[in-house]
Order: sequence, then structure tokens, then C-alpha cells
Amino acid sequence: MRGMGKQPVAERTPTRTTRKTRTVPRAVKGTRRRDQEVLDAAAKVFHTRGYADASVQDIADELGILKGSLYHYIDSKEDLLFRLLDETHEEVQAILEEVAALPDLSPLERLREYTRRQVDYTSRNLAKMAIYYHDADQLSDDRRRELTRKRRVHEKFVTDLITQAQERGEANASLDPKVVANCLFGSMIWVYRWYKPGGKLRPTELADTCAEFVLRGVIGDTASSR
Amino acid sequence: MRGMGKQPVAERTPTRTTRKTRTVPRAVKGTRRRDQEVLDAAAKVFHTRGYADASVQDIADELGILKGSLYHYIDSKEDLLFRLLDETHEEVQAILEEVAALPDLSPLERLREYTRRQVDYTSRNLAKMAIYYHDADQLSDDRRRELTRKRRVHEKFVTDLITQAQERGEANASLDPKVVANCLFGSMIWVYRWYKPGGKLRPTELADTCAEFVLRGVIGDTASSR
Amino acid sequence: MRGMGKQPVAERTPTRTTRKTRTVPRAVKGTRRRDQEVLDAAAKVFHTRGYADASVQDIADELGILKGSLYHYIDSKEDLLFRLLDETHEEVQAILEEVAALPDLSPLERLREYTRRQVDYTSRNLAKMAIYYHDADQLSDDRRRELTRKRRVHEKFVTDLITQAQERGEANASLDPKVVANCLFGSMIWVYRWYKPGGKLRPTELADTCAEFVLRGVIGDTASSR
Amino acid sequence: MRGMGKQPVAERTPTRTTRKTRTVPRAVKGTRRRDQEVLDAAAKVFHTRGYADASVQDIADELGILKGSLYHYIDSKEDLLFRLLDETHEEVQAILEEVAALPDLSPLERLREYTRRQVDYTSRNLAKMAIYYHDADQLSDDRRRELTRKRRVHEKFVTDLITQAQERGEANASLDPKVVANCLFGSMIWVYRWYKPGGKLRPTELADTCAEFVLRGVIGDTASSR
DNA sequence: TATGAATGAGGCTTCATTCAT
DNA sequence: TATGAATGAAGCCTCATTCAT
Repeated sequence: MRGMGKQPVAERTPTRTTRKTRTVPRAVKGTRRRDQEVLDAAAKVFHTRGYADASVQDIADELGILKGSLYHYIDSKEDLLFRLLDETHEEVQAILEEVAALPDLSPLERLREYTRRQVDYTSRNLAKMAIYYHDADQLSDDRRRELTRKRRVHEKFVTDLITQAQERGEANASLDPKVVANCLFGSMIWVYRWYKPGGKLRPTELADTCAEFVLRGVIGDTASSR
Repeated sequence: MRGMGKQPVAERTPTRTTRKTRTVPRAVKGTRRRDQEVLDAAAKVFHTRGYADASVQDIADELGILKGSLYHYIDSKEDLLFRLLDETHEEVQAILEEVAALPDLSPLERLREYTRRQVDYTSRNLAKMAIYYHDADQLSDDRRRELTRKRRVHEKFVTDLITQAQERGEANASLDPKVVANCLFGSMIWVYRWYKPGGKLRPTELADTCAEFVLRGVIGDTASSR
Repeated sequence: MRGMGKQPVAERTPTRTTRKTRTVPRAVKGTRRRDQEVLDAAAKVFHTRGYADASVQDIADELGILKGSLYHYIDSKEDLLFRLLDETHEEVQAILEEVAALPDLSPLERLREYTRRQVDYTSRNLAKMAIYYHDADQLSDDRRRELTRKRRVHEKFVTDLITQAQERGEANASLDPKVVANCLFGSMIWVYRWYKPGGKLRPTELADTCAEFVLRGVIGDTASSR
Repeated sequence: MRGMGKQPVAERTPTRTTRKTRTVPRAVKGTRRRDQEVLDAAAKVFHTRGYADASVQDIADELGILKGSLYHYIDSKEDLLFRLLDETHEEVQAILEEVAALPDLSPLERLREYTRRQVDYTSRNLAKMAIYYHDADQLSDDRRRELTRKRRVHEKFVTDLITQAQERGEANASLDPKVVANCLFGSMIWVYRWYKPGGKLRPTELADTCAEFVLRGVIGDTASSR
């Protein structure tokens, strides 16, 4: 953002300068809709080409406007990435909070529910999740660090549940909870790399199977070890 | 070779056959010492910054030579990526073949061994594996397709073993083998994203735990399904 | 547009349709004013330094813009060459067609008229013709082949007229029409190599003399052959 | 020639440093032969790709040696061009001198002989002549100017003969001798652009026809002038 | 808001040339 | 002589961003 003072960022609550009709402010909804179109176009393009390889021109093309015009909606390319990742994070975070709020679940049942919902979300939001996991490290240092910090909440959430299950004797306590958590994340997240929507496999079944898989992994079994 | 102590010259006969000949693309086996240094430097840089974001300059800097000089060893930046991915694939493929050749193993035991060795390899070759899984889609179309085709062998290997285990009654047959295989891959591959070498967690333990995790996932358990 | 007075804006509707769209190569007719300036600058530079030796920087300098800005108007350096050659070919082709359409001319008279007009055109468009004859072989293979194919029309046109004149007994039939045609072309084309505009020799006289010269050559004379 | 003192140029009379057998100096002939091979390779490459587009690597490839090794025979790429052009000029000049020395020829007969021999030479030395006429302007300023000056001798030779023929009443004096000379050169030189050796058309016939053509052009004819 | 021309930095690649062995 | 690694300059092109209209 060369030679450009940090402007009052208009992202979510857009400052609008009335021009033609000074008396009739246009519905904020219109602006918000356009903003969302921009994000969606960016998600599609970043997913297809990768953030680093995608150009601002690509996104403008996707929207059917000119590159210069796009800068009415964004501050910079990285700003777009940030907003996308932020939006995704919010939604993923919401899932965690919903699951955390469910009453009367055992740690394992809560883990199953968490995995199920995350996989379901991922399989319905492939582009966004692909960017979330593939391109987050291209944020500016500050923002990247912050996002990493926010993600830790998920790690802690899962690791804690595993630990609790082990303490309750419901899971094999000989397995390192952190490693197990990462295995769980791997199975859960990897979906964005191989799932193709539109086929026979429905998001719900996929979510069930993945949850089943990781749950068995978490539980472990001394008997099975050879 | 600016600022780089002359290293013990010995290893092999330094006969180098020209690569940059207009007509001969990438022939002649026998990658020599310097070639390997170049590959290593590239692996490091691509891992750190991502292929798309890394510049040829970065790699030259890493080697302590000028950008232009690097082109003695490579045809293009993408050529470097390809060679890296190719090398990695060979090694990963070798693991599969070793495991396939082990005598007298049940499908599940073979899966455990495959996972164990892959995780072990990954945790000892983080940079290369990170590039292998993160940047392969930035190859030229032809090369990307070929690599994708080669990777399918692994999918088939794992899926077949899962199917066999299910047929033998050693694994829960109600789970879709393809989904299960991808869950396995997820846990196994994801290691490149979170494992930090040099800590307490040794590659061997990690490999054991991951293998244990995915094996339990593959086996599944009707009783456990809620 | 550094150091370049704002020129009288009028001419045409400055509607410019993007050219640099990733998908639309070089569509949309209606080269506008600035496009023509670019072509003219390129013609000047290519003529002066030769296509291979000229740099994009040279052309940008000629226009008073930055190198990068030039790419608003062109796709590549070779694209510029192509457009220049294409434009030239169109104009040269138009001459052929005009001459072919003239009614009631004998083959020889038609040849004279063709030569006269081509020489006249050449002497008034030295830069373009120099590029046309000097640098066409630096086009990409496809484009070069197409241009070569188009040029053949001229060869056939001239050779046919020569043959007709010979059949009518108006030209010495003992001379190979193809060789004669090439001699004619040589005299006619070579003008771009030696004619200096601004001197005493006017394009019209030059054209007359050249036409006279080649016509006598075509006619030949048995008596004169030693 | 960066940071390299002008060395005693060894082109024609090669300074040799005896190395192995101090007593038996190798035949100078061997060195000369190698020099000629280098020139020939350069001629081939420059003809095929054009001087500006050809690389030193191309020439080394053609010779089957490495680029670095080539610099044992040349001072620079431009040096190669110069030697080639110089050699060509010598040979072309020799033709002029031979023709000038022929006794008892009328101006027209001398012109015919000059043209005939030049065309014959051109058709047998296409590569060298193509470079001579196509790439001479890429010499360094000094050398280019000198070559241009040398070429003027030919212009004067031909123009003088034309003038003499006109004064004798053997050629149409209403045509500007300089223009006529250039027409003659055009037909004569153009051969390098269209003649394909190995076909039916033999150099001798070609030379005869071209000479016939230009002679008729030089003679002109009042009757024919419309 | 939209346009599109212009910027300027940076990226990939080529290449003539040098030089130690 | 031959090699081949290295240099350093230059060339083509892309692209995020700005800005006047």
C-alpha cells in the first residue's frame, strides 16, 4: 500500500458518501450485498489459482468490473484475503461455540459432534476452507500471528476433550493427547483437499464417517495393538 | 560461491554433463553434489515462503550465488519445483514398495507399517513433504497431471488394504473405504503442518501414535457407534 | 504522458475495449489514436535499431511513458511486430487489389502500375516497409508462416502477369517467369534500403523510373542478348 | 568486452603459444582450418537465426564445443560478425576487380558480367551474403561506417558504367543513373532472399537471367515508355 | 462508483564474457 | 586448448496500486 495513508477502513460498516441524491441514502444492504459478492468472487479465484498466484485482475474479471474499480471495495489484495479468512474463522468459531454449548455430552460425544459439524461445514464451503488452510500464511505478519492465536482455541478445545476422555477411562491414555488431536484435525481438515461436491457422497454421510473414524482413533484400543 | 568455505571435495567424480543445452531438456542421470545443494536450497526456500511467493533470487541468496548463475543448474523455477517433487515422489514411492514387499502381513498390519513409515519419513523431511503437498498444483498442467496420476497408486494401495480388511471381518465394513482412506491420509499427511522437529516428540513415537490412531479408525467398532 | 503536450482531443469516440483480458487475445477492431501512436513509435524504433535489437524500453522512451505502461497497449513485443506487419500487409495488399481492379490494361501496363504504386508506397512508408521486409522472420512460427502465405499472392499476381505477357508475345518468353518476377521484386523492394526521403528525388519520379526499369527487364529483348 | 584489454588480435596471422612440444610448432594450417570452421559455423548460425537473435551458445553447439572454449578463437560475438563480413567483402570485392580488369568490354557488357558473377557468387554463398546484406548494420559504429564506405566502391562502379552507356547512346539517358543502379542492385542482391539451392534452377542460369533482366532495365527503351 | 491510463517495483530468464583449473 | 562455473547487465513481462476524469 505504497504512499497511501491508512484510510478509515469501510469494510463492515461502510462509510458512504452520498452524491447524487443527497436526501435519500441508499440502503446499506445494497452495499453489503456488493461487498459479499466481492468476497465470494475472491474466494472462488483464490481457491482456483491460489492466493499468491491469483491477480487482482482475476477477481475483477470474475466480478465483471475493471481492476481499478475493485479498489472501491477493497484496500488491498491482502485486505481481501484477511476479510475472507476472518469471515471463515468466525463461522468455524461459531461451530466450536455451538458444540461447546451443547448440554449433557460426554467428551467423546462432544468431539464427535465437533468433528461432524466441522466436516459438514467444510464440505459445503470448500473454497473458503481451502483458502483458510492453504493461504493463511500469506497474511502480513501481524494478521497471521493473530489468526494463528485464534486457531489455538480449537487445538485447546480438542486436546482438552481428549484429555478428559482419557481421564474418564473412555480413551486410551497411552496416546499423547496433542498428537491425537492433530491426527483428528488432519482427518477433519484434509476433506478440503479431496472431497468433490456434487457426487454421490453427501456432506452428512461424509461427516458421519469422518467423525466415526476419528472417534475410534481417539478411543484407541490396547487389544488392537498388534 | 561468495562467502562459502570450500567444502571437502571428494564424494564423486565431478563430471557434469551440460543440462542447459537447447535441445536436451533434462536428461542424464547422476545428480551431482552441487545439484543437490541447489535442490536443498530450493526446498528450504520454497518451504519457508511457498513456491509462488519465493523468488529465484531467494534461492540464489541461499546458495550464495547470483541469480543468473543459478541457471547453470536449472532450466526454470518450475523445473526446480518439478525436480523437488519428483525426488520426493520417488522416495515416498519407495516406502510404498517396501511395505508392499513385506511378507506375511495382514492388511491391517500392512497399513500400520505404511503409515508408520510415511509419518516417519515426513517428520524427517518436513520441507520436502510440505512442498509436495502444498505446492504441487503449481506445476505446469502436464506435470501436475502426471504427478496426480502417480499419487493415485497410493490411494489405491490404501483403499485396497482397507477393503481387504473389511472383507476379512477385521474392519468395520459399514464405513466407505474411500472415505476411510482419505481420513487416514489426512492424519498421516497433516503431520507436515504441525510437527516441529527438535522438540521432545521423536519421529518414531510420532509415527507409532499416528499409525495407532489411523488403525483404530480403520477398524472402527459397531459397539462404539453411539 | 511525460513532456508531451496534450493533443487536440477530437478524432473519434475514445471508447477503448480492453485488450489485455486474459481470455480475449487481440479482438475488437477500431484501433484508436493512442494505439496508432504506439504503432508509429514502434515502427520508428524497429526501423532504427532492428526488431531484435530494439528494446521495449526504447519504444516506451519514444512515447514518453514507462516500460510497464506500454503493456496497456500491447500484449508483447512480438505482438507489436505482428500488428505492424499486419497493418503493412493490409496496405500493400490494398494496392495489389486496386491494380487488379483497373479495367482495360494489358499485362505489362498492369505490371507497370503495380510496381509504380508499390514503390511510391514504399518511399512514403520507409520504416514500415523496412520492418516488413527485414524483420518478418522474427515472428512466431505460426504468424510467420501465415504472413509468408499471404505474400505468395503477390508472387502469383506478378508471375501470372509476366506469363500472360509472354504468351501474348509482348515479353521475351525465353526468360523464366519466376526468376523475372523475383528480379522485379528485388528492384521494387530494395528501395527501402537506399531511398532517402527529403532529397531531390521525389517518390513519384522514383516510382516511374523503377517501373520503367523493371518493365524493360520483363519485356527483355532477343536482339540484345549479345 | 568488459574489463578486457584489447588483445593482439590473432585472426588471420594467429599468434600461437607452444605448450606441450616446445620444439615442434604445430602447423599454422591447423589453426587456420579451425578458424575457418568457426567462421563457417557462425555463418550458418547467423544466417539461420539472424545475428542479433543468435547466441554464442548456438555457435558453440554447431561446433560441438563449449561456449567458453569458443573464446579461444574469437574476441567477441561482434568480432565474429566483423570477420565474416570482412571475408565476404573481400570476395565480393575481388569479383568487382576481376570484372574491372577484363579487357575490351563495353560498359553494358561489363555490367552484364559484373551482375552475372555477383549473382553466381551469391547463389553459391547464400549464408554469407544474407549476413552481408542483412546484419551489417549491427556492427559497431566504426566498423559499420567503414564497411559502408567500402561498399560505395560498388555503387560508383555500377553508376559510372551506366553513365558511360548513356553517354555512348547505348542506354536510355532519361533515366537517373543512380536510381537505375539501385534497381540493378536490388535485382542482383535480392537473390539471397528467394533463391533456394538444390532445386532445378542452377546458379549459372539464374545469373544469366538476372543479368539479362537488369541489362534490359539499364538500356531502357524510348519506344516502350508508354 | 466506474473507468482505464499510468506507475514503479520486482520477477523470471538470457546471454556475452571471464577465469581458474 | 578445453572446460564449465560464475558474473552482471539487460531484457521482457506482470502486477498491485494510484488517480484524474
